[in-house]
Amino acid sequence: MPELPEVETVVRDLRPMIVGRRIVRVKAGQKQLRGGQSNSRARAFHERTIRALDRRGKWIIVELDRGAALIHLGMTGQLTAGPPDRPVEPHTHVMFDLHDGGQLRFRDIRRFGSVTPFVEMAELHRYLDARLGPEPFAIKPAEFRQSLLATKRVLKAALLDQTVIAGVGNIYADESLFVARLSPHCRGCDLKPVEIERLRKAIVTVLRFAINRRGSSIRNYVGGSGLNGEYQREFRVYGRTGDPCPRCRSPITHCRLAGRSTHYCRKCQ
DNA sequence: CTGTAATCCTGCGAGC
DNA sequence: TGCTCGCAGGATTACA
Repeated sequence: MPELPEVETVVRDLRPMIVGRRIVRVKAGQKQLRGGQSNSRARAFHERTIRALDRRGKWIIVELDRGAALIHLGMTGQLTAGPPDRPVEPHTHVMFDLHDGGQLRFRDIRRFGSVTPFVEMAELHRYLDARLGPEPFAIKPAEFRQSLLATKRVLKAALLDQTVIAGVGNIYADESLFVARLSPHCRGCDLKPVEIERLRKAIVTVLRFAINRRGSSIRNYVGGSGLNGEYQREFRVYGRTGDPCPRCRSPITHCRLAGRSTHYCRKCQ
């Protein structure tokens, strides 16, 4: 579900609601999340104060006065804060009571997400750095160019690889390729430098616009305050199979690429 | 190195 | 109406 714009929205929403608060109680369910059972990890957060909230790729870093919680929303994860008396929806796995009366909740229908405690921030950053390449807003044009020219993989596969560029998922890969007028089937090593730079800029443009729309709510996604995203209204190709291409009016094609459903215009990409 | 498929889960819509 | 099937925003692993 959540890609970079959705995770960024969650973090921005939650920051004023939870940073500076002390966790006074943790309630966790019995269900297994990715990487272990939630209740066995809950005690690591008891009586810790939330110092900062950050995003890296699609990961959420809840920095504590000692250590941190690393959260991934998987496909259906929701991290929300609000009053403790709001109804507890099914598949709510962890609830953090905060000292000011607020409550942070982690809910995840499919349980592909994770909540992992780290005692040392250095260890957490080692863990992330092993899995993630540069952030889309920070990657240098030369770095992105070298990375793509070095691979024979198709663009769709390269963009989904988090070590190439962090935070792009299936939706924003398709949308960025459309804006860059590049075929998802094209191999990285076959691109011209100007095309790679066009792609980098397209990714930045698409992600920024999506963040401004609070991400895309197509199934379960909600922001940290429970508010939906609106970018799904702006999709140019994703989920628009058969619709006229916004640029040339020929129908949008659908295929399976890199194991994922892929949408693009045959004529102008 | 690349591509493909399976795995972890639940819910929903399509089609019969 | 009720059933089965395939598919869904992700990450990791195994294998050809």
